[in-house]
Amino acid sequence: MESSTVSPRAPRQRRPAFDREQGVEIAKALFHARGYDAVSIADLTHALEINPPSLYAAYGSKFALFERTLRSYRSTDFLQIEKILCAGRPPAEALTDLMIAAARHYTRNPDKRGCMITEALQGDDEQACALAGDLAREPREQVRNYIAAHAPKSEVDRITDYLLLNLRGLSAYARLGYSQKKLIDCARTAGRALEGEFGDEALFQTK
Amino acid sequence: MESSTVSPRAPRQRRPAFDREQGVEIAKALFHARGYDAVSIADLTHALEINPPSLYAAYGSKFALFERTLRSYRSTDFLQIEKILCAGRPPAEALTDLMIAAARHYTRNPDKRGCMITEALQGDDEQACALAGDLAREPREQVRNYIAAHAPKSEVDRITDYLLLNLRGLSAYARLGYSQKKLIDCARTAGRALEGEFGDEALFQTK
DNA sequence: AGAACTATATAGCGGTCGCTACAAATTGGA
DNA sequence: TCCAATTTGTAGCGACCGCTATATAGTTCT
Repeated sequence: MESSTVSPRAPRQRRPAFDREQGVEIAKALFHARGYDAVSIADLTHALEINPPSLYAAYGSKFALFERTLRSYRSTDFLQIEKILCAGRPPAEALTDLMIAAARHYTRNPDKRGCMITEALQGDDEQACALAGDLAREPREQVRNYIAAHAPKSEVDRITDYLLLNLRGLSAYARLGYSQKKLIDCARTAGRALEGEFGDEALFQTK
Repeated sequence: MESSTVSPRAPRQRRPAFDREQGVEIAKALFHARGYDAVSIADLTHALEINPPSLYAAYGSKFALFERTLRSYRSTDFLQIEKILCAGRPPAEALTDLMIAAARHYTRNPDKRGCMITEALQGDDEQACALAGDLAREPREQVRNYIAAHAPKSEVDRITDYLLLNLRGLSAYARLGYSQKKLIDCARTAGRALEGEFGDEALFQTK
């Protein structure tokens, strides 16, 4: 990469006929809409308007391309949890807002319903599942840590599970075509269960 | 076809080498564990210890066999909603119990995690999805009707959606390997959101 | 026994899967 | 200009998919 000194002979480089990063975006849309298993190499090469060898030269394998798209999704399309779970407001409110934000996010684009990572967790391909599991770890811990900072130790797991389970449900129902309004109503209703869970805040705020 | 009229002549029948209904049970286990898409004809014939022509003679097609298994699941393995949502008890309690029962049900057998119908709703095969959608309609209406009998008309859809969404989440998390205890905790927590939804019961009990 | 019929097993259909060998086409540098 | 490097398109690999034609083995009747 850095050996562009003239002496050891600069490697010939040729402008590719297609933009690799744009290809990732197109593939991301496909994978998001239909899932890893249901998207074939033929689908991808057709969408990217290239032939299979070019795809493999550019990305290595179907899974490698999927990994790129999923990591890209994680870093640019994913819910920004830390911006919603900021300090200085009632935890039940913040967590409810998180679910509402998810409901909004999962229905924003009709072609990109649900959470790409969440859905990939339950596909048929082992590699893809494992990858999704890895990428889900960090946001899950973010939620858990936030809850741990505001709830009694004995209740942290339960509340976290409940919240993540509802996010899973929101993603699934988004994919089934439920309207944004309905999902937001669900999120708000789910938030009701959190009232009373964070009674004595001062006890847990400081770790 | 019908010109074999020697006389009424009873058709020759031969005992099949394998029990068709037992075959449905074995197939049901496979489909439940891995889903419609991930189970191949080879998997089925191997499990049933028969060859493909026998399978097709007995059941017609992969989808037809799946339909048998799913209908069997619906009638014998499905949550008995009407037994849980019986009259004469606080609706919030009954609905919470429904979710708890689902949590138990979805984790009873490690090889049959989650709800087979719910999971089939989100597979890649169109036919299988449509079938699951059909089979999901009746139980969904059961829940909805129960809620409609106890909640203000304007809130029925929201409460129903919330409840079904949590059932979806429970099924998904059951498949991910969450323990029965964790799921029951989630169900109980989800039930908290229902408190206060059914304030003035007398108004809606009689339609 | 022999005829009539059914279930079985072998083998393989056309199609798609993810992926790649290979050679022609295209581009850069000397 | 000519070589070298690299990408492209063609064509097809072996494996698997759902499914079936066909012939054999097996059963039940007359």
